[in-house]
Amino acid sequence: MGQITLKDIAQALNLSPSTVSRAMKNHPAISEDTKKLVQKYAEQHKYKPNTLAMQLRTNRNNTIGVIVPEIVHYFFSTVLSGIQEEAESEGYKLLFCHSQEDYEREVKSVETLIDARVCGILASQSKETQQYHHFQEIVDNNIRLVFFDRICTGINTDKVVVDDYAGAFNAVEYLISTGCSRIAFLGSHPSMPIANNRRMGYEDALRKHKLPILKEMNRVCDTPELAREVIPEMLQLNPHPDAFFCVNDEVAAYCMQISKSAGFKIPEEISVCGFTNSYITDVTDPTLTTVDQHGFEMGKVAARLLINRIEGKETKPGIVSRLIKTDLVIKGSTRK
Amino acid sequence: MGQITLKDIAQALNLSPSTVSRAMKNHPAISEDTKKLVQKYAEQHKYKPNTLAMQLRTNRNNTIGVIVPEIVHYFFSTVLSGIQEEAESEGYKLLFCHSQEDYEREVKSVETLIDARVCGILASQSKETQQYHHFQEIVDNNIRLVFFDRICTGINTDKVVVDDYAGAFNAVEYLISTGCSRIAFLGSHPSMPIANNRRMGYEDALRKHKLPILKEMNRVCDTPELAREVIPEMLQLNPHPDAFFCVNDEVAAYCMQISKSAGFKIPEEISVCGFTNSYITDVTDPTLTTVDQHGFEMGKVAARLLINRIEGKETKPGIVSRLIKTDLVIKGSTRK
DNA sequence: CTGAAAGCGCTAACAT
DNA sequence: ATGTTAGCGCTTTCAG
Repeated sequence: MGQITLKDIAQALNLSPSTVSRAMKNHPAISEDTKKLVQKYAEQHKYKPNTLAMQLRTNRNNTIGVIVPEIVHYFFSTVLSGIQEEAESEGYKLLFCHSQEDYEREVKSVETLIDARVCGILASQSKETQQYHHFQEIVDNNIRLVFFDRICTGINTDKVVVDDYAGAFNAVEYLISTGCSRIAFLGSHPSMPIANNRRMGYEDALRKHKLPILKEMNRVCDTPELAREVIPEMLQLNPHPDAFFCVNDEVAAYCMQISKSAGFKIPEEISVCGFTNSYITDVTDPTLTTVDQHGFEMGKVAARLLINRIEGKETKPGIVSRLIKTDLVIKGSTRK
Repeated sequence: MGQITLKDIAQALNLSPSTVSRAMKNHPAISEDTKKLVQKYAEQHKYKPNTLAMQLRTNRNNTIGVIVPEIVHYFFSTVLSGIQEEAESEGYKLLFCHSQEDYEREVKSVETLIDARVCGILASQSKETQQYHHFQEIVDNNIRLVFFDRICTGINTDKVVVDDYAGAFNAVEYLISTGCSRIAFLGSHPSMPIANNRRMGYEDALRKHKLPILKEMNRVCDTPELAREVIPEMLQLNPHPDAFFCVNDEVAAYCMQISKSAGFKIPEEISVCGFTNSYITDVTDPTLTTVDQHGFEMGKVAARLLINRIEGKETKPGIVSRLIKTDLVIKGSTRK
């Protein structure tokens, strides 16, 4: 009923467990006859080595923990997909944790993963997180840690981030090249590095082209709820923005919707640019110009970096920081 | 460096490992003094019980495996979110596998999970899967199995499905009530039960209202690629469809886009209805009427059912089949 | 070529 | 109230 063990095989075949163990792994010192005998018996009785026992011996479970802030989200699900593919191809299992943008849950996830004695952890922090004592705990427990996207600046560890600065810079410069000059920035809370880097890219592009950096053109607006509140206000400005550079595709989509129903033509009067290149960019009307973040690649790169660290292949001391290049994808929401 | 063990504590305190073990769990037969001594020492030295050892003893690892066909997908990521929440609240960890709609990967995922000796498995099969010998393997290994959404009809086990029939029936009846009479059905491959159930709901609604069931109004069309091929053909029909009932929101969104650019007014000339209620339904123009599948709830229900089975709380013999009710969500793409 | 014994970290039955 | 022993399933010296 329960699984058959090495001992069972040994008993049945009048051999010692050690011989059976060796026979199963084709140890050279075992006679062909014995090997065949053992392997045939194992096959017939569907013997499966007990992973748990192995894990206890080696104190390794070939498992990577991953903490995602919000899985119902194009970007993060893409990253997870990349992580999974890379992990699987290297023989690692994935323990999935979901902070749901909640600090307490994030802390609990970390505890769970440390407790499970995973070989390494891939994490992106929640929007709420302000302390990082729990992440430090990971490091203190000698567990490899790689942050992706939403990195925690307080912890000195490997990370993989999108080149937010360049992504924003290039997008804004493109908007300028099409004749936009009053470009609004809809960002995220400045406590997140990604928000700051994008703002800097945005501002530097304006500076380079001698456009003014106006305070009223820069707002925190990273959810549909905020969009409904903030965007109508900005459309009231005189002169109104002639372009919106948005922190994500969803906000950009709402931005188009709100602007259209306020009577503005897109892209003729107002250009809108998103960030991520999720599937919504193809179903809005017009389709949405956006910055591709290559989430899948980020996942693969992060997983690979972590695995290399675990296996001692990434020998570089100090911390490694990988940058994922972005690509501006021009669709229909920006003027030509 | 490595973790401290019970034995280490015992040695340091001149006690036996068993006493330390008991002291840690407040066994009544241990003196208060010893308990305090041990617990203080453990605290100071950051003792963490070795889960792996426990798992070997009990042959249980409190882990549930989940196999998702495609995580970059609103519905499935929602389900995963529900599964995760329920599992976490019951103290189970989640081993995440991703078949990516690929049969081979699905088989491998099953092997990985059996190998990891999970307590139970939640699975939704890939579109490609035609054989189910691997799922049978799960059952043969005495591992609890619950299918969700894309169930495998060949395996006799618990399942949680969306009420596709009623969802389709109600949606189509609504379309009829608004005056549509030439309603097209864009479905999935008939090998999937969910596709058949919806088609039956669709057809029964037509029958009830004495509308003809036309072969040319029923096509397989469940991806953007197919949409671009199939929908223009259907718009050529004379008379053209005055409504499309689509298998998912994405196809519905493309359907709107294609119909609009062919010159049709939505919803005045053509009504469009999707299925899922994903976030794209709020950013299309017009917004998309759809059938809410309640993925989060499905995830919670499936996980709960599995956990009850694992813990012997679901005593009902035979198989349990839970139905998730749908809700028609009327937005802007259907006439009033 | 094969076997005996020890040990990974923990617990529980059985002493004392 | 505490200690001894055995064992979960496997591997790996060390000894034949």
